Amino acid sequence: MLDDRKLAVLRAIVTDYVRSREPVGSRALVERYNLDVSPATVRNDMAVLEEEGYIAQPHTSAGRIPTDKGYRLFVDRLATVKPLSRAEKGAITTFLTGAVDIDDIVSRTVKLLAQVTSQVAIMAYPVMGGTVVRRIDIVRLHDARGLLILVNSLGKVTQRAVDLGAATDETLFIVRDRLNETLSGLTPQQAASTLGDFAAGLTPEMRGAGTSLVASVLDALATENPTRVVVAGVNNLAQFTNEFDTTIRPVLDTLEEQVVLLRLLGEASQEVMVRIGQENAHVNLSTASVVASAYGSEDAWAGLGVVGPTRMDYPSTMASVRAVARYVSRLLTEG
Amino acid sequence: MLDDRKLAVLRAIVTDYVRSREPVGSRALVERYNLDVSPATVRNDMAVLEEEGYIAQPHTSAGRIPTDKGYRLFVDRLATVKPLSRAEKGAITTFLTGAVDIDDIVSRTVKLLAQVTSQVAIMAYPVMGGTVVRRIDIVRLHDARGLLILVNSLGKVTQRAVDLGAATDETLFIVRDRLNETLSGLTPQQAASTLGDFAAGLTPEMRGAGTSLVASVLDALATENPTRVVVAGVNNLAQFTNEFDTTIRPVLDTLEEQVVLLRLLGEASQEVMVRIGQENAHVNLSTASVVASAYGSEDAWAGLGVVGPTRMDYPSTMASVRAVARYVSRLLTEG
DNA sequence: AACTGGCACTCGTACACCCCGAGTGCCAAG
DNA sequence: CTTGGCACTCGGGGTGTACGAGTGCCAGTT
Repeated sequence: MLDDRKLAVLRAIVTDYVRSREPVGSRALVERYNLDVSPATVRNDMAVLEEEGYIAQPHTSAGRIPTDKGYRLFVDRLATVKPLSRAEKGAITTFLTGAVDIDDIVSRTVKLLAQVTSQVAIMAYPVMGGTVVRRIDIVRLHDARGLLILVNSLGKVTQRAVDLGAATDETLFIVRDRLNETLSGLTPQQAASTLGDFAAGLTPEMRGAGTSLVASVLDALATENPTRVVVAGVNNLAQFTNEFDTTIRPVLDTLEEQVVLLRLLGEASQEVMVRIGQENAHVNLSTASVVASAYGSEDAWAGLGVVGPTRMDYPSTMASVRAVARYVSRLLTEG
Repeated sequence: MLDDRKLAVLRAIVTDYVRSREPVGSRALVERYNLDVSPATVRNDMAVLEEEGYIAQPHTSAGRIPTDKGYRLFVDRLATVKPLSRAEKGAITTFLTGAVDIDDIVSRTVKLLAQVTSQVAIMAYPVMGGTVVRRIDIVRLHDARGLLILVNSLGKVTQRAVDLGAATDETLFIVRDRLNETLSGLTPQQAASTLGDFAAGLTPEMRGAGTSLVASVLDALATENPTRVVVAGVNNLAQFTNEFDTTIRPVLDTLEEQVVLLRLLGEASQEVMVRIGQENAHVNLSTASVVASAYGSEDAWAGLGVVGPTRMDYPSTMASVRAVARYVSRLLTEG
């Protein structure tokens, strides 16, 4: 039912509406996108497109705007991916080189993404998979206050405050070495189960410090993967001041909810995912679109993406998200 | 020139305007705040207050609203600090207990502050003062990829990826022990200057790995104090949808600028600081107020606070900021 | 000297009204 | 199937008016 010209009309409507934010009529359409037919013909096509649910009229005697379904069709079949300019690629590279640790990588990336897309960017910290314990260290900070440090094979450091009680430095060294011998090379799960009878193998005088340390190690192993989400570019929402109540407010609310964002990013597969308007599970995002992608390697991965109005420039946004995700992945695998 | 009744009028105007967001006239004033005089008298007082610059009229024949100067006088002399309710204190305690590390403390605190004040909360990571190096560890992650870990006396862990080159495990142990002997107990500055000729004291075969590790240690020492600012509660700005362009947009822009926020919080002394409207150095905040306080101990301190419209409930906000700052300080000193 | 009631005056807001133009649907002709 | 013509619809913008809240001033009272 949708011949080539109708598709071309839909593409033109989407393109124009994204640019101008205003309902687009038949005359403007034939003028701006050389369609080589008359407005009347376009009107007939539009009537069909509307009947099929791809476009809608805000009110009688106004132009048409795309529906969620219309955007979906556009993204699936009509959009040509817009490759990034050399300048944009350069910006990505220079912005991300020089990051020193994972915190730095994440905060730089999310800012970068917000900047190149002029939208709100979100990014989850990578979760580790297939890691093993590499090192455990115990540091005395001040009297009985100590710090337990756990390093895994991907270089993730987890720390935990511990009460050292009356343990001597010597005791601590021994316990530490014993812990390293026992746990080094084990997965977190293996390590946790092995620790069950660790304290039993200690001499009585070490038993006290030992059990408290084991408890901390277990705790550290359990929370090795904090799943945090970072947000940037909220000020970019300021463009949409007129749609405040319908779009911005719910989105703002949602951005404060780590859990929702996490689930959102969790859905992103390797390829770029696009969720348009009501396709989003969360009601607050029913007037927004999410473009997201997974990033990272087998060992450490998560999702990143942008949130914006359904009326967004999908080709550009998708290209940016994909490019950034790929670059970060490279950065992470190279270390 | 300002007798007690004029001050009472000003207090009433501020209180009423904060509550209703609408210019307040003489009649409403005498009705709602039993001033025991007639509207006409209040009008005369208002004329004086206006002449002195404490209140202003949006336009002729409208009620009065407080000026920045009026809020200032209110905060300095008229506001009675509103003690927190038992419920609020309870919320603070339960919200913050159970925090495991500094990241956790900061993210919980800033969310809490945003929640109790219903405004935007900002908080800087504590900067360390008077710390000394406690431990340096080197962990081999994968082939030549390694991780350098630096622990200071406050339990702050700094990590840095290092290339271990062809160094053997034995070499690494020796270099590590040597580094610990040399640097343990030194301040970052002392440590940095001591490292100058560290490599010279190594045997030739250790020289290679040694110099690259020293570089990383220096780098880690230099960035031991990353000064990051965390923001929460941006969605609370949604209340002020009508003042979007004048208030929200510039504030949103500013919230993205870590440097500005840092400077802002840096001005906070031990006592609660209030910056009203144009008192703020930054233009974007000229329609906003900042209530901030320092927190922490001598060893580790920084600032936290909230950003809101000049028309805010200063007594409550100040009480909340102070309470949260105190509680976090306790949390930090107790470890 | 300070307070009060009265009164004329000022504006901003809300509402009704109207006109214009962009855009549509439909129809008959090509 | 496409096209030009035409009647119709409806939102936006501009104007005019009534209303009400609030003010400043002044003369009278305490």
